[in-house]
Amino acid sequence: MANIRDVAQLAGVSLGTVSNAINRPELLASSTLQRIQKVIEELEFVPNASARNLRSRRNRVIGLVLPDVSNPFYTDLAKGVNDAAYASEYVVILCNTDGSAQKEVQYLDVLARQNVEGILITPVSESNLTLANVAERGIRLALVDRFPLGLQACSVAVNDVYGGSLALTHLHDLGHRKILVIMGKADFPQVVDRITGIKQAIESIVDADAPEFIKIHLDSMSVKNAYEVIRDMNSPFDFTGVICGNDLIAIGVIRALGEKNISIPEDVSVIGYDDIDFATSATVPITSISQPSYELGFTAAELLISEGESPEKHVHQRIEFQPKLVIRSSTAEAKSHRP
Amino acid sequence: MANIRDVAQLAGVSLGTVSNAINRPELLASSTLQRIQKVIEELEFVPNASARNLRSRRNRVIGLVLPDVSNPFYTDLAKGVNDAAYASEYVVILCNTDGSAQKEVQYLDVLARQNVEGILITPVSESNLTLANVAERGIRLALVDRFPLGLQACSVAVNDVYGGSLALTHLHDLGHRKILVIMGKADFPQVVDRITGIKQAIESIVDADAPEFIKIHLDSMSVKNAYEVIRDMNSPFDFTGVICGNDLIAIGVIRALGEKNISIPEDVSVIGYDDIDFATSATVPITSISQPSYELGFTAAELLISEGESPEKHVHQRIEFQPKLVIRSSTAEAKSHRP
DNA sequence: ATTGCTCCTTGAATCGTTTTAACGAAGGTT
DNA sequence: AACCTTCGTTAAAACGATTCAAGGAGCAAT
Repeated sequence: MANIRDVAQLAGVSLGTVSNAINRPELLASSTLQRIQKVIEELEFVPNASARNLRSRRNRVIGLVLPDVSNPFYTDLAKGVNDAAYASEYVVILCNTDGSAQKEVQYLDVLARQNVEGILITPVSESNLTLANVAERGIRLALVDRFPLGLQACSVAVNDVYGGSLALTHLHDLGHRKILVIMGKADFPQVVDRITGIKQAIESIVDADAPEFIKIHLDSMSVKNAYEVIRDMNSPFDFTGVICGNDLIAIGVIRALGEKNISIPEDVSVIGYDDIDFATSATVPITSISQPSYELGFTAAELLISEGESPEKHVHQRIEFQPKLVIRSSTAEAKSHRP
Repeated sequence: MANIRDVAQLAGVSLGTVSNAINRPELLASSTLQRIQKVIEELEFVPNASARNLRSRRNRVIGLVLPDVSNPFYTDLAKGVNDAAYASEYVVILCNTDGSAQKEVQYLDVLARQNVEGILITPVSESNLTLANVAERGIRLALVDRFPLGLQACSVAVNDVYGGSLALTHLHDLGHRKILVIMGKADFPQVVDRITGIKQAIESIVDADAPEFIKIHLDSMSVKNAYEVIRDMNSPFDFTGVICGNDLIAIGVIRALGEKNISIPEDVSVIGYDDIDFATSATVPITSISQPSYELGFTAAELLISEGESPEKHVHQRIEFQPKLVIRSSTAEAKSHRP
């Protein structure tokens, strides 16, 4: 493998000049530049990333830490990140924490060891200790799908409080008064916000008939977990509406209810969250709260990268997207409301 | 940030000894080792990956190049890779080619520039030129879901020929004689194999009533693409069975047929491929050919990593998994066969 | 007392870049 | 003719680790 020294020799210039040809071509006389470029091509010279990084402290690598890549919402988000990174010739190291705080800490350490330039993360809990630690090591941070609490960092998120209220309002409008809320872990930031939104929406209903709701917190926001929990419920199912933490949960719920011969949306309305592609093609097409997952990732990556390109004039931003209600077939008017 | 020199000074040993403490602790007197470890802890010393890699030519990074991370099959595969990597303290750079050969080439170059130790790839075409190029640069390769043709590399794949024949045989057993095969690009290796399998199965049917089939090749193996193509078909739909290149296509096909008031499986049987999680919860639960996606990724990553750990005693392996038919509700006996 | 072994430890070279101060040549001003 | 500037290029010093030949200490055998 050729190195920069070989190129210099063959082009009859010094080693520093070759480096300039690569990194600041505007400094060179165009004749010299051309000559060097020709040699580079000829030798198929590829600069050694480690050497470069060692000296310049930039390696064009960013880390992406997510709770669950199996969830299409995060897959799409990751795709957004990848595309933004690719456009700026960055590369992404993907880390999947499975929603475990411990794995998150470990991955952050691994990324720090790899000297990544920045980390994009959807943290699993509200605690910022490890994140602060990472920032101290001089690694840039950007939060995705979550706002920073007392942390110097950019963030791109969706208004989950509003999303929660959208879901509840929709069900309430349809006449549902007894609602089951089935979410992920109680300390998961998105979960906290969505429940807040649900509560706020309930409070804002001046009617005497404000709905009541019961919460279930799952360990993992997966189809399987949701399915099992609903299947194993031994009390009679007397809710008419279900608000799910995401579409995977909705799929699990729908399946379990189906097995109990409860039909959707005739007997029970189910509303999901995220509006993943599969929501359209599920057993019952799922009404869902849509989030711009791809844009979320893309924007966050852009922010993080631009911070690196010109740290001096960078100001941390906080970008908020608004979720939207997408109505499909899994929700309908409550029986009590029908003629 | 502390460096190895600081540690050496504080521990009162030479710099080389600290390096040994980290990389070959068995060489040190245990008293020295302990002393150094204490200092490392105290200083929160983290070895600089670039410096380390520059000298030792190992950076514990591998690349994973896939055609479509939105497809749960590849997501699961990626998860397998990640988990195997994580276990060996490796890190994965994920690259999504969108099935484009051009993007594949570009990503391979990016990975080479990053000095990754090895690359796991599901190549988009049969051509090995770029791969051979990569191998020449001294980067280890392992093929996933594809066997190497004249390439020195490990490979882990599923017998797609058998998978294709499984699908056809199932439909034939159910009495289907007019079959639509709807796949991805014609030069996509998996597509080639599956069609071969279908043809072989047909040939092996001695019956006079061997089924006939027509092929469609989609540009992208996505729900959307499949849906649009079927929707826009202007000839009458006179097939009784459909074999799809993957479950996403099956979902698209089912949706489009639904809109044409063709019911599944009463009028038409549809069989998917991959057996992704969502196959169970689709509008009609999809009969599919199951592949061990997670294991595929996990095994391939293990092979690639083990090759790096001991290159001298490594022999390239070729591991083959067998697909399985999973019967759900999207296939049934052909009308002509029913009483 | 010398030699030979073993076991740890050291010092210096090295990996392949980037960076920066300094330098020479060419051209323009006084 | 002497002096500035500007432009392009160079030489050498980092960056922070790994690696390896060589050195030293301690001990046993001659």
